[in-house]
Amino acid sequence: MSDTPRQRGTLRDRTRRAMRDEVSAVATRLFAEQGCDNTTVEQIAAEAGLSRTTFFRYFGTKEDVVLTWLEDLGPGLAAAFAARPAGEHAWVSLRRAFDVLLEINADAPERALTFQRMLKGNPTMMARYRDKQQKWEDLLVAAWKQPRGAGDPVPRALVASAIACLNASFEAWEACDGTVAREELLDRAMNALAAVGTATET
Amino acid sequence: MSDTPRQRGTLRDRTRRAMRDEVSAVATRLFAEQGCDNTTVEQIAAEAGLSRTTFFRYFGTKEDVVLTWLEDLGPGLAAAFAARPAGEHAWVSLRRAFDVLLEINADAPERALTFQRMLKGNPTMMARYRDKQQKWEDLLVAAWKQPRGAGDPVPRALVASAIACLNASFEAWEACDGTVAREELLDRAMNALAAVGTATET
DNA sequence: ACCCACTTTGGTACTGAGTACCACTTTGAG
DNA sequence: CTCAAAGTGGTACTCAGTACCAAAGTGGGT
Repeated sequence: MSDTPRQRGTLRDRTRRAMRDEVSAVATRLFAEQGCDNTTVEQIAAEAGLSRTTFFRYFGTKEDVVLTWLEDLGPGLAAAFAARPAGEHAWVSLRRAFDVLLEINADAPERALTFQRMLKGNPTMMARYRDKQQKWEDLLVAAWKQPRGAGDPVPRALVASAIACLNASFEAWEACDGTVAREELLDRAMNALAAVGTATET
Repeated sequence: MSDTPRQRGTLRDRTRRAMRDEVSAVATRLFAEQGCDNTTVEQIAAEAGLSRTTFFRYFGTKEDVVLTWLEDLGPGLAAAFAARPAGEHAWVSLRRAFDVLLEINADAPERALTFQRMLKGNPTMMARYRDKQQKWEDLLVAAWKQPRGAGDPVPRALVASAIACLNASFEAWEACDGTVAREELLDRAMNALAAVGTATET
């Protein structure tokens, strides 16, 4: 009658998570201090008190150390999307699902800005970031209400476009140094797409 | 009175281009035969008759050897977009600009399918592919008709969404083994976005 | 024909990410 | 306490990408 699942998974899971968080914190600091390119895995490992080998057991790549949390957001995002009412248009459902993301760091815009700038400043990091979003995309497409055939481009088109709007809004947010709310910018972006039909059909 | 520009740039440019094409052909063959991961730059260079060093002078990365032509498409794409009538809605302009891309390999669908599958089969390749499309995105945003401020997410949202639709249509096209025309699939994807407004406003 | 500056090329050596494999230690269950 | 499983660290390796240098080729001017 082991009550291991009493407190968020087994003890190993919890220590593992704690380890990850700590290494992430160390890496974030180092990246900020001296740039991502100038920071080696060796250095992160040394500073965090583990071996290079073990580092790669926790994180698949060097960049993952500050991006894994994004990947972890995927399931929650897909769940939020799936939980929207069946009759609602997918575009609206996607917009509402993104509320989950907008809550993150809502109270610490400075951190979000720093993160955003780190992404833009490093091509490799940016590429990994897009990898994570690709996984979001796959999850969201899989969570599509009435599944259509694989030959139908529409679900993927809508999901990927929504994510594109999300990124555009983030970029605009960073460009104006966070002076305009992210919700506002995302609404503007996604509404601009929604307005296409009404504009071209007249 | 050197008539160097008589025939598409200087002689050096032409030889350089010829070199690139040949190395690309060799690499494409090797990638197809034994997979991208199992092919080293050393091997490509040896097979193509140049040194590893010189290879990296022609192509920034190993993957570039089969992706550079995509990057080269960027300016033409942006030009096609900029050439659309000023009054036309950007969404339509983007759709029409993409005709430039759909013409490519239109007569050799088999090659396009092979290329598509190679992309999907290799994460690194896929990442580089997205890099190229990011450059398309930047060029298209820069070619935007009446430039808006950097804090406006709309241009980037529309451009990135259009590219997302393009990719979705390519994926669907690959999923159905090219049995449905790419134009058809792209129209379906982009019209689905355009239909959002009319659907949600009722 | 020769010379000269410029470009291209190949070779060597290096850094650093990521992988494979090994022996050693720790952990938890019975 | 025992044992098997999981976690850890060390070593060695491959390979992409970069830096640098010396040799060869190229084209124009005299």
